[in-house]
Amino acid sequence: CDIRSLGYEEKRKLLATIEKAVAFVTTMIFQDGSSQLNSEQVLTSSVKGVVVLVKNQTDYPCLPGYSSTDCTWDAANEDDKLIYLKTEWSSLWEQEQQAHKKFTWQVLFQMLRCKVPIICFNAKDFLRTLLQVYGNEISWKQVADSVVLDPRIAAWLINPSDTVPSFECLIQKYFEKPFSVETVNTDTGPLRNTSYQNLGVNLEKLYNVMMDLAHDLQVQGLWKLFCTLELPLIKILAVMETHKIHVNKQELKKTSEILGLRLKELEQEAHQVAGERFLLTSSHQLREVLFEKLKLHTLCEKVHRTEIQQLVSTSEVVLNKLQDLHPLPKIILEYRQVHKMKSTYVDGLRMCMRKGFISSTWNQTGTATGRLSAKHPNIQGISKHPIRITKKQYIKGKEEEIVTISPRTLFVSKKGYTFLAADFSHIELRILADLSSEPELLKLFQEPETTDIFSSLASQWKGIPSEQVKHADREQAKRIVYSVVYGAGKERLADCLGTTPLQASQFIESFMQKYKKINEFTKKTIEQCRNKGYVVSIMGRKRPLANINAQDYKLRTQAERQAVNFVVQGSAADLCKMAMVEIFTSVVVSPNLTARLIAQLHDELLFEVEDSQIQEFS
DNA sequence: TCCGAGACGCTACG
DNA sequence: CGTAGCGTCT
Repeated sequence: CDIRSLGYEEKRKLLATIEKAVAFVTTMIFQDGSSQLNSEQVLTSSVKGVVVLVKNQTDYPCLPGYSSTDCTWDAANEDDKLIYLKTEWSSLWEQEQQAHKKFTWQVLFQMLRCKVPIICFNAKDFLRTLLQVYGNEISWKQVADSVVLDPRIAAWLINPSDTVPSFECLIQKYFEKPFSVETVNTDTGPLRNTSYQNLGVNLEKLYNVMMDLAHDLQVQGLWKLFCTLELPLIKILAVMETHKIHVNKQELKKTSEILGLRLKELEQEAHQVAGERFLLTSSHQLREVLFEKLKLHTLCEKVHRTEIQQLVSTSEVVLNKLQDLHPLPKIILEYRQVHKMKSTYVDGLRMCMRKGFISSTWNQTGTATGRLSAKHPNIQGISKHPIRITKKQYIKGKEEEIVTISPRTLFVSKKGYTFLAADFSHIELRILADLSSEPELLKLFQEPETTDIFSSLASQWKGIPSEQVKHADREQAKRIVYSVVYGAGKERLADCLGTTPLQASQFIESFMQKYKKINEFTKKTIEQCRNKGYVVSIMGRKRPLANINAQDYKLRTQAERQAVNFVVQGSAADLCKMAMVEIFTSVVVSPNLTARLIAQLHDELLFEVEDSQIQEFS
């Protein structure tokens, strides 16, 4: 039914039906007639309304031998209601439309409140839109109360490596096995004018896919992870996406100009010392200058090569080695640093801004390890380290001044609010210690005098007193540890450390000698993966690795590194998400706390907290 | 001759 | 290891 045609009594009945519903299956309808169930929705078209399939408790008893999912399937079209809720109005002057608008959000609000599962493909977008459309009528805490199910996330949990690009693909993958549906979508072109009838069929499919996936999740032991971690996260991300972070626009413009000037200077210097003009941003042209004209690589042993074409690399590690041979590498290194700063963190950020604010888009199913990812802007990738620029000023008195540019300070909290960050301390290393039960590593974490884990580790490993540990030792220990976590080989570690592969392999050797259990853990993990075909994290998250038994050495060893990395990184992701859900929930249930979660940087949560609540919140 | 898509390289983050 | 994003070059 279309709620616009309902009378008072019918509206009352509809609300009563919603009260009794066992599930809602829903999708947004866009201005161009497409829905969330159409392939690859381009979010350019604005939202027109919402279609909801209301699943009711059926009177038909389940036939013996039938599973409950089959039963609801059978009863499908009998009692269920399909309702259309228009959320956008062409003109608001009519009294009647106001009434409809009010009733629409009454229906939606009741759906959210009654704790009956709302099934939606891309549920996060649905919730975010509700928050945006009814921002004045409902608070984010109310949305946080709802229960949403998203089959895309279920599919991702079952296999996080293959991304499900659209609803159609999901149907093809998971639905067309038990019963092939007669209403196969044979439309060749993009059939935009989807009738409600067609939508009803698709929502029915959506419901059945979700039931199917729920069953699979239970069989695979992923149900708890799905319900307690991933589903609550949908709401959290939806709320996060509706929060706007203020960016200092004037500062952004100013720094863009400063960086632009510095790039011009560096470009001139580079052309000067190279003896020719070339495009500094082109690694291809740089390669010609450095290695074909100046032949710098011949003066240097074992230079890194590019992955695909096996050409001499112009990457940071190589340029660092060439520094003493010619002035050009150093100039390029600074140019790259400044260029990255300008293009990504200054100009890139400006592109993401809307009226002085940004809000990232969060992807819950974008990684194979269970981590989140963010885009437009990628707030997880904003540089930590400031860079210093000597700005040449031709004003009276001083001729130049040094300005420091740190991208993170470009984000500013609202007036009367403060950014508050809470982060895990070395979570991946702790997980490695726990999973390997390595006694020496565990001891390090338990000792109260350990203030700096990598210094202590360097001291313990090399057997030198902690006061004598130099900064270089600490850095080395840190890099070796994470190389083990990431499963890097000696060449990779050598690049990372700036040493020879021989020395790197000796480091790995002596590290493995001291912490034997870590090596055992790695071997055990790979072995387990070979037997089962997948690896498992602390919370039971899975990653199938088809190549673990491959003939090809490169593919197999890659899968082995992925296996070890998944267990550590995936487990860390589990714990970080748990923290996220717990802290968010405690803010929601608190009657007075207003702290907003702004971003998750993997092991760090960033909040915006009212100044007066900082104590209580922390 | 212009333009978009895809391959590739490099570098931030964790 | 695995994300995003900027940039050439074909």
